[in-house]
Amino acid sequence: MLDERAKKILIAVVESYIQRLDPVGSRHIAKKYGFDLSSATIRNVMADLEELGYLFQPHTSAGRIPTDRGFRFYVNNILSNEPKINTLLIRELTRRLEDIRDNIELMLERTTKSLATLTHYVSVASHPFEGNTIIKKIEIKKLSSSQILFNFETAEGITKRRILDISTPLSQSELNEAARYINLRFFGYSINEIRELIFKEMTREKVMCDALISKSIRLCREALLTEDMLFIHGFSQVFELPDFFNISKIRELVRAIEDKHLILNLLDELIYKSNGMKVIIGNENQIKEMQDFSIVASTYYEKDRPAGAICLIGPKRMDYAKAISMVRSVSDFITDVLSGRCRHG
Amino acid sequence: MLDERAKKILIAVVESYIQRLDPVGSRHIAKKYGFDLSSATIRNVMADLEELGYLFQPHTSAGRIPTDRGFRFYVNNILSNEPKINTLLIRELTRRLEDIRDNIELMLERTTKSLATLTHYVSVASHPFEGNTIIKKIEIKKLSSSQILFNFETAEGITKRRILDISTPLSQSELNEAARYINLRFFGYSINEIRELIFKEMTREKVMCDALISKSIRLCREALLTEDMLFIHGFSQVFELPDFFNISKIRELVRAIEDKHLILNLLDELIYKSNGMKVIIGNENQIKEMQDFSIVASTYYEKDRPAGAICLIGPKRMDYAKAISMVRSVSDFITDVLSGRCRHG
DNA sequence: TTTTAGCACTCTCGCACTGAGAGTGCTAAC
DNA sequence: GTTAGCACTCTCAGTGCGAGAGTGCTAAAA
Repeated sequence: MLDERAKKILIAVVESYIQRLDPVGSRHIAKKYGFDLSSATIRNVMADLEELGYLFQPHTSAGRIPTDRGFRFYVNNILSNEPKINTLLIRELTRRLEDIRDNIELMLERTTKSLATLTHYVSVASHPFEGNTIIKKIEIKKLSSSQILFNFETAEGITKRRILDISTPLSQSELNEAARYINLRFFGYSINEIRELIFKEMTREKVMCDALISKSIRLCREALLTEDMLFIHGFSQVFELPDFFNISKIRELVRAIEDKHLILNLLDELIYKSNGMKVIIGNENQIKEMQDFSIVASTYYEKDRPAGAICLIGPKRMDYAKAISMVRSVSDFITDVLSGRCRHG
Repeated sequence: MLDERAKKILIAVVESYIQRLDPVGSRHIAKKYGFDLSSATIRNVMADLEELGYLFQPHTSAGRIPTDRGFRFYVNNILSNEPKINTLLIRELTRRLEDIRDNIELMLERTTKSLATLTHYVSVASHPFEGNTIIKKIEIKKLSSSQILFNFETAEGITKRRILDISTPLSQSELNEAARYINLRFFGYSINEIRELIFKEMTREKVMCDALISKSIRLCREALLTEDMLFIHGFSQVFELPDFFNISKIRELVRAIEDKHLILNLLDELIYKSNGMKVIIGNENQIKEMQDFSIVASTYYEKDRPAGAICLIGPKRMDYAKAISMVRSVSDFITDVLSGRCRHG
């Protein structure tokens, strides 16, 4: 589809754009990357790339900017290469985390903080909480038209309460129905198992025939999500990025992240859907508020069980190579620690 | 100092400015507030008020804007009046919190969220954690040049660990010294008591003669601070305020808040220094990043012991009357709940 | 056939200029 | 002490212009 030369030029354009954050012109590519071609030739190729939807011009006399498709091509190219493990970073992290190997909370707290500091992007990690707790009984009570109360009784006799805000009102009898279904379906499973069951159920019944069952499952999922631990760092740093001289984009990001459910959902899906690295570029994101951003995410594991996810959220024009290598390194590292393996940085 | 008329006009100007966020001119005051005076007279009074430092002009042909001093006058005026308890808010809160009276964490979480939603300012609450835990032994270990580990051993034999980031390196022997001093000084006290002792110690020895003792106390305080619970809401809403078309101010606020220690310190001081309401306007704030903002804060109590603080952070031009009434209502309410009193909204 | 040089064209961006509008300070009259 | 009137000042939005950057196209060169 694209010949070798076009590929090279496309990648050069994306790289250039990532570095300089200005529309990049043919002359610049010719000068900086050479390729033994004149700017005119490169101009022609770039025109072709524009026709194919990889680049676009903000206006006639400006250089070109990669489209989401252009970024996607670039990222796929990176991903297909051998991962460059960032040994320096790993060594630094090892040092920082050495003393708290048994404290996953602190580890994630510090890891996200470090990631944010090192990259200047927003760093988020989720860690499903108390996954092995076995649920004995669930009760649901209506508190008001917009709020319901979940009571989880665990095998050890401890009761956990969660309040959910709901948008469409449900009657107490509906809630009783839902509770009955949930108890029947999930009795005796651990929270982790329930999570997975819910996920399977939700993908299986894409056309949910029974509205109540569908609703029950969704409610339960929400309630379990709020049990997660969530670590967020680097908010203030995003402001420093030249991409966001314009405030409105940041505002949307802040709103999306402050509504923790959105992020939790996103990472949750990641944990059970994809394995390993995932990059979500701009419009590929379901969440409207985040379509001006890109996400580089990775699941980390405990033995073979997916245990949580860690990600970087930055501008579409983020330094993907660096972000991918970092997130990968960090999540591999956490996987190793959780699985009791050692690592020699 | 100010005659009755000048006071009235000053208050009118501040109120006007709070509502419209534009420099307010003499004509506007004359029209809207009357006072049976012409704009020329008001102009003269405003010129006087400017000389006295209550108002200032951004430029010759603009109206006037209150200075911090002007705001302070206005706020003192509000504070000295009978508090208007916001019964509607209280009733709403009572409803929302009815089912979780025994869960302070959830209560504060929801309270801050509600406050943020209702006011569009950033809402923060702190709640010192496990204040009655009695400390048996403290150990301090050096982890690296920038990090040390605190081990608190409680009377029940539980060990709590805290890692602190420090700026100036300390040797292990210095840390041992510090630990020895802390153990000697605070043995057998509860965390709350230690907090108070530390606070007294810090104010007493303003000229800290012994650098090591001073350092020890500060370290210990830091470590205890990180035990606090902190609730923050309403970040994204601040963006909506017309005050902040200019991004840089928000950036500073976000940075200040993301550095949780700053906020915790601020609220901590509040808990032990002032009792009841406190309003901090612009430059009155020690924290540089927050000098473009105002804070309306209140301590809440459990019986007679200060238990935590709750505050609203907004632009200097915030609606103080509303903010004060809300924060006061909310903190009174929480005090009542914590103290086991009932309230009939 | 592919690449290159040259050139006219287009569009943005920063800058200076301008007039309307708002608010002031001052003076003289009430 | 208060008010009306007026000249003055400053901001702000809109306009026009020239420099600069990058393009697309054409014709010549490889």
